[in-house]
Amino acid sequence: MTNKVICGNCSLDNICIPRGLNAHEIDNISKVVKARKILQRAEFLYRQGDALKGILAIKAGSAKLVSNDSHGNEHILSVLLPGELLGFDGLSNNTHQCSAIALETCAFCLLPAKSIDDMFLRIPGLARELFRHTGDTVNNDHQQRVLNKRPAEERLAFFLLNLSERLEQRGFSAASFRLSMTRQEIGNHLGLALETVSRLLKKFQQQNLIAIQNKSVTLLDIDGLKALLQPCCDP
Amino acid sequence: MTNKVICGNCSLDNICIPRGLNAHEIDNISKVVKARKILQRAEFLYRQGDALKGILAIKAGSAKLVSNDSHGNEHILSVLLPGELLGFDGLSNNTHQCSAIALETCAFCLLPAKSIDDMFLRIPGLARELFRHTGDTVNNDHQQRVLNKRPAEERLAFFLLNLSERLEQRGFSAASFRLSMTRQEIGNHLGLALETVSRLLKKFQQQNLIAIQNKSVTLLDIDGLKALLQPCCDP
DNA sequence: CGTATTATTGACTCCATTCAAAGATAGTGG
DNA sequence: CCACTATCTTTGAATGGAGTCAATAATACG
Repeated sequence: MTNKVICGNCSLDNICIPRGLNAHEIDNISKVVKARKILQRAEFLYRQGDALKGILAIKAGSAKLVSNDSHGNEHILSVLLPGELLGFDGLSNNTHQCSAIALETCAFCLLPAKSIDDMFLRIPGLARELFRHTGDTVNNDHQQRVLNKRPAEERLAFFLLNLSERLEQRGFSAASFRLSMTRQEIGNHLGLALETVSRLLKKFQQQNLIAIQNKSVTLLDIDGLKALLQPCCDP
Repeated sequence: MTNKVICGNCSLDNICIPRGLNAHEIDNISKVVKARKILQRAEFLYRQGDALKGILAIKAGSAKLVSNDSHGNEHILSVLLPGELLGFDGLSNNTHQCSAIALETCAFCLLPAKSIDDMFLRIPGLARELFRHTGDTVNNDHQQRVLNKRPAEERLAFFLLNLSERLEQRGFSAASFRLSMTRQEIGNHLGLALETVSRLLKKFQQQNLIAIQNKSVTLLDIDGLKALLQPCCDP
């Protein structure tokens, strides 16, 4: 269940925890980071209410970070791609405030909570790097909050462009990819009804901005999509 | 402009940075934390684009954390009360992604960015404590995102109750307080039009949930307000 | 005291939701 | 392999919550 990971050998070391650390520090991290078993869609990486497991990193596949509110509704706060970190929701009181759920077959690594404090002492750069990652998380959340005030069309265009960019950074195609989420899940994440998502995807297709069949998307006109984010008139 | 602060003597030491640190550690922190000059309403604690100053703590008064989007619109992401920390938006690339602006006369302390890394080495508990604070920040952002999908009435009721609770934790009255924000700012923060805020405040008053005159609010029926957050029917 | 900002109130509009029903897809077991 | 079922998606029509526009009133400020 827990295999050693050689962080230096993982292709994600410029994105993931090792980002910004030297070879010696990476070596130290590799000693405590654990690769956990592979999960299938809908399986939990951790559950709301669980004791803080530590900081997790997606190795392959994707996951969603979900908060369940008092009405029993689920809210998809973010979508995590390979190299991205999660678990920060458990830092404040050592209990995870969100659940993390695999969107598709998914592998992840764990920097266990217990060892984080020791690591701070042995790896001077680690605390600073983890802070940078929490900063990323905070800024992404802010961006999403700003976006959620914009019209539906803009939200969906941003979602597609943002996914595309992040996939490209990870060596995947920027133009063609497979959505690991249902229309329901996309709508939930963007604060829209699933019908609205469906209608807009069709509209984008009719405008030749994208081609979409089920979960397979191709971005045909990235500039056109970006233009939707700047609905202004100045030349 | 920069006076020494004795954190142990500040009444906020159970909320602010010193939370969870021992006397010796607090003493160490006090050596680098700086108290900055007092600001008036609309003055900046820091600006979007500034180099990371460090982690700031509100000592007195209140501030808003603001992000300016590409349309030139301002988005109030959070309201900071005494003892609360800000500046995390600058951790990811050493540049502040938000601006922090005083909502009223406001004093704050600064844990300078330069010294944070040194402090990690000298104060073992500090890294862990700052992580807890970033965790708080992340969870508050998540809560706000979930809230922003709810109807206007619920958002405003939550806003008032949340302010009330946080003020009480800081030794202020939970029932009566002065809003440091305009209707415009409240609406912006909650994703509502200022007219909607005005109408709902009046409605709450007509329902005897609150009494409001200009910026002075009194929560008359806290349970009644809380009931608005659980718009369900089960007894 | 006069001016600028902020707040209230009403009428109208619209974007996105909800409700509803049909169609497509994928997964399962006989 | 195909039928069967559950899940997901598409599409249409009607509704409504909150926004926008506009005009007045109140408050704060110099």
